[in-house]
Amino acid sequence: MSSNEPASGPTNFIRNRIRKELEAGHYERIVTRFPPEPNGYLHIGHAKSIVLNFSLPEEFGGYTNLRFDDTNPEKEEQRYIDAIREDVQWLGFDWKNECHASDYFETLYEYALHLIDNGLAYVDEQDGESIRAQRGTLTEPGTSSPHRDRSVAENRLMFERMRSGELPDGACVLRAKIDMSAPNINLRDPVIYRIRHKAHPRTGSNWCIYPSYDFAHGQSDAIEYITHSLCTLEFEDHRPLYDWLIEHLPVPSRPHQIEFARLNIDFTVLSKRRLTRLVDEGHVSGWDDPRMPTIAGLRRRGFTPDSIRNFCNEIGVTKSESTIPFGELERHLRDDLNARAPRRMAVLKPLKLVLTNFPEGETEWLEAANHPQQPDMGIRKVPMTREIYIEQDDFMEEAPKKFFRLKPGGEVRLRNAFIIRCDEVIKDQAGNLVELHCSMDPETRSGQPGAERKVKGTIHWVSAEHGIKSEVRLYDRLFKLPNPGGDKETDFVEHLNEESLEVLNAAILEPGLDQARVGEFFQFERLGYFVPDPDGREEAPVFNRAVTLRDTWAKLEKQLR
RNA sequence: UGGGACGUCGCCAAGUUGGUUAAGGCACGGGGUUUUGAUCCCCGCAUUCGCAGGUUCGAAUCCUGCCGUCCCAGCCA
Repeated sequence: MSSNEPASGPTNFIRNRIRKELEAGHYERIVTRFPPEPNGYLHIGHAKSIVLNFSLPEEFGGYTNLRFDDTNPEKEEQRYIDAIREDVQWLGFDWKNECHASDYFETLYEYALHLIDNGLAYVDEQDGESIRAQRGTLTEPGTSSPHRDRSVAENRLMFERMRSGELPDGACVLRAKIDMSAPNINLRDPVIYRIRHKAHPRTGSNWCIYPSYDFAHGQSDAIEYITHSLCTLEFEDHRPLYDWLIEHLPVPSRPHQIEFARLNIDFTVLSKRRLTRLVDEGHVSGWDDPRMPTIAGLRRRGFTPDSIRNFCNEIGVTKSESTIPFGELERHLRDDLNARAPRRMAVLKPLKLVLTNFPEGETEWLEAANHPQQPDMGIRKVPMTREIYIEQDDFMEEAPKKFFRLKPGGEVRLRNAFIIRCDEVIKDQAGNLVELHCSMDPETRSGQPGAERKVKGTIHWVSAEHGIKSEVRLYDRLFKLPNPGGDKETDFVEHLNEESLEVLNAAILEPGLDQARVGEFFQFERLGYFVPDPDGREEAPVFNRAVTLRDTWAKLEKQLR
């Protein structure tokens, strides 16, 4: 990289702000954190946050912590912690420290005591109903709890009893004493500790009281010397509370919260609540179903870390809500794989074709480039035989003028081979297409002088004798609506696209593809990018179509109808 | 009807201490190369910055008013 080029992507308001702060000497280094709650798998929206949080210190100097925001044992599980670690690493990021909000439970408890001692927190034993009623509404101020002004000594005693375990869930809560008439509802004496007799994945049964998000997050930031605490827009209203707590507590540093707009993508859902439902109710096969917008799902589908990171860098970081077309993500995959994926031939929906002037029982091994633009990627040999399969879509008995593939009496080139002419269309008694009889023009073999002869179309093929049977899974958008979660009248699962998965059982692959391992990727020429699925075995390969190639013909065909 | 935020081309998005013709990407349209209708390469694509006024020699950038959208009344995060 040339030295005067900026280290990373496009400018955004957070980057600009940090650059100015650095110029003004406010910081020596930038420390961020990625703070997932381990109550589900990470999705593409988290990827946006991950890329932002990790790239800022990379650019300006500093580091990023991975922090599990584990303050609610009712929803959090170890398996999610493991999955999150794996996904962040897979995206290509290394955190400086792995932290947990639960590491700070003792300190947080002392902070709570500090608030109590300063008359800034009190124990309230009213039930949730009463607390809610007293909170007021958006337009009316709240009213004080009858316990709001009890003594420091009594509050300490009560809070200690909360911790001791003698009180049942919901018996009382600790509240910050701020302002019941604040226009910002978060400031109306928010609950900062609640009783939850529930084992925690990390602290076991050491605690039966747990701090709320608001009481844990900012303080954790301060304890970790986080300089910039980046979060999504819905926390804007929490910032005054975040700041209030930092100002009133003896924390070791002064972090700042900055909010940016969360990512939305059309034809899918990006909230953990909804994704969890898709998994729990069996609408998908799991968190890593290739149709899921989760990191694990995208990975299984065939997305690369680069494609996801490039996508995140290109969509930008702003404060305005936006929805990105799913096709944008796909485009980045195509860009990445176009440059790197070895080319292969595979027939998804086979149609038998007999080369009548090709010697019976013989195999001719033809050279094929692994990548047309990158000779470095080498060549391979593909077997040609008298009987081959071509794609059903590549033959039309009654073809429109613009159809450049095979038709009765027409010519087409077989990729990496020669030009053929369709002489005869064989049908069964019911009139169904059975096979095609074609003759080859041997002079037009690749490498021969006659190879220069041009025909309009080139189609792919696989030797019937050598081809490998495979299952191929094709994926479409998970939902039928651009914004399935935006309809308040209807449950979002009603908008699921029942045709989002298509399984092809009769696909035929070029030999060698049975050796492909999970993690490899290929372009099946003229079709798209495909990856082996973990469900496959060498004797019974399974491939996922990650994304199709751009298909101008399909677009044209649609217009012709 | 309270508070917080946002509104620049079909989708994203630079630009905001006011100063030449409003970046870039995607999409779209046109053309070229091509044994992938892929890739690649050219060209085109906002007299206009939610609307209406105002300040100014000059405004997307400042002021006023209005309109629209999103978030907030969990002992979730």
